[in-house]
Amino acid sequence: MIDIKLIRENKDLVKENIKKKFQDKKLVLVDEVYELDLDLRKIKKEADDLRQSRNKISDEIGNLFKEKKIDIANSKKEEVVNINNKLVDLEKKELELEASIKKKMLLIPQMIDDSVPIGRDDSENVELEKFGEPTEFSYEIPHHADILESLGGLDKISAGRTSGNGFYYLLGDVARLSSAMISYARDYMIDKGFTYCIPPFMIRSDVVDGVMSFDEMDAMMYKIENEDLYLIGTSEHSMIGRYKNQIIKEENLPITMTSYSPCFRKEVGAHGIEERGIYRVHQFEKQEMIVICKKEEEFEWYNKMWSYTVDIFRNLNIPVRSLECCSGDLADLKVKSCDIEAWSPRQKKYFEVGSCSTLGDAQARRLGIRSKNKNGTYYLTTLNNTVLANTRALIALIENNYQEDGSIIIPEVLRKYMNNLEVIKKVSN
RNA sequence: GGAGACAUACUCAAGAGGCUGAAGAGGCGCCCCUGCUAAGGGUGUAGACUGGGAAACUGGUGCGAGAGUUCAAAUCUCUCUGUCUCCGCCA
Repeated sequence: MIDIKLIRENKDLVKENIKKKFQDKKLVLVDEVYELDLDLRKIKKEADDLRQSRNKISDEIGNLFKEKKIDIANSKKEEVVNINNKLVDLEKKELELEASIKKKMLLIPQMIDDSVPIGRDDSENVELEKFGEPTEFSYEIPHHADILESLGGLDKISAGRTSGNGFYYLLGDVARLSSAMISYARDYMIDKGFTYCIPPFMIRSDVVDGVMSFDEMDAMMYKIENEDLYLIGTSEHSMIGRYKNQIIKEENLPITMTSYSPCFRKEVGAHGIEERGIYRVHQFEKQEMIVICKKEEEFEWYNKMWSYTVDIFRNLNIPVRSLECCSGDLADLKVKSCDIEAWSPRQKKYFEVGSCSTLGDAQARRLGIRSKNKNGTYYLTTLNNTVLANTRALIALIENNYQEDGSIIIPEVLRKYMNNLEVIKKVSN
């Protein structure tokens, strides 16, 4: 949600931003909000004046009672009743206008950063930089599902029976490898000074509303029946939600946290779960990082954050690139975002393994995350980035560390989490 | 899950229908002192959200959330949420 003052003072800027995101049908919202806001303020003024006189008269009544002038007091009561009757209508209008403004405001996208490349959709995202040369093999790399199965590490058939499509059993050393990657990612972030956190895996609807847009929520979140609870799609949700309605002392900034959680996603978006393997699933595990800082530090953190992910993947012998999200592909709450993509030697292309975003003050405004200095309170900036998601990282790791005999070399940095195991060997065809 | 207590500003904390936007304190600003060492004394200031105004200033809302009673609610009633204590249950 943007600041409504921006619409009062500079609607053109807001409209220009909408155009940059190719959401022209939302342009009308700006003028609508502008008009509704004018109405609202007019009505508020009227209602406030009435309330003022009500307060005054009520005060007088109190004093009259004290002076035992009961008759005069009783006659004054009628005046207040009259005012209250008038207010009923105005207050109803006020509420309606407020709700209508809020509904529209929630649809108006966050102001994107000037540096964001303009483009319609993900086909116009911009490659920023490559880290490591794409690996080439003299032999074919099988589909990751086949590799995992040949290692005795994946059972989707049973998962289908117990839970349906989009679930999986990870087994043996593959499961251990998955945990090792998460552990390594966690310790890497702790070394960078981030505080480790295991958050709640379910959150209330008010928190959901604060951290994501309606569309996202619909496409992602599982709701618990008969409870006001949702399974988190990422620990970012509980981590940012933790600061809802908090005024954070400046001396405690920036807040830098790394959190672990399972993530649950409906994936009802455009793609659905058609693919084999574990690329797109309903449940995975993720190490996440979040930063809450002052506006001035936004991009310093943004750049640090995505580079941590790059570093971690490089240490797993996985070539990656960073891809900047263009304006049209940027979610409505985001100011700027880039994906980290890993190289797939099988598909000879990059695929997404993480996403780093700054949301500016969008989440902070929705949730009331503020700090305070001598000039008053101000909204903070929230950022989040994937450190490592187990399923995607697993795919990238086994493809890039695949040996001709079907075994997987375990990257050096993970071995201490696997009792110094160096290779995972094939167990079957 | 049962029973009870509580929920006030950045923090602690008074208040028990009108005199309360809310005492007091910490905090914060300035000054003084420095033989008592993450100390003492003085003084000032603010306090959340929002409308109007160039400003001085001024209006409204707001005491966990929502509804209600009343001319008037932090204060009474109901519902919800959370915290703490006890009991039960359990990894």
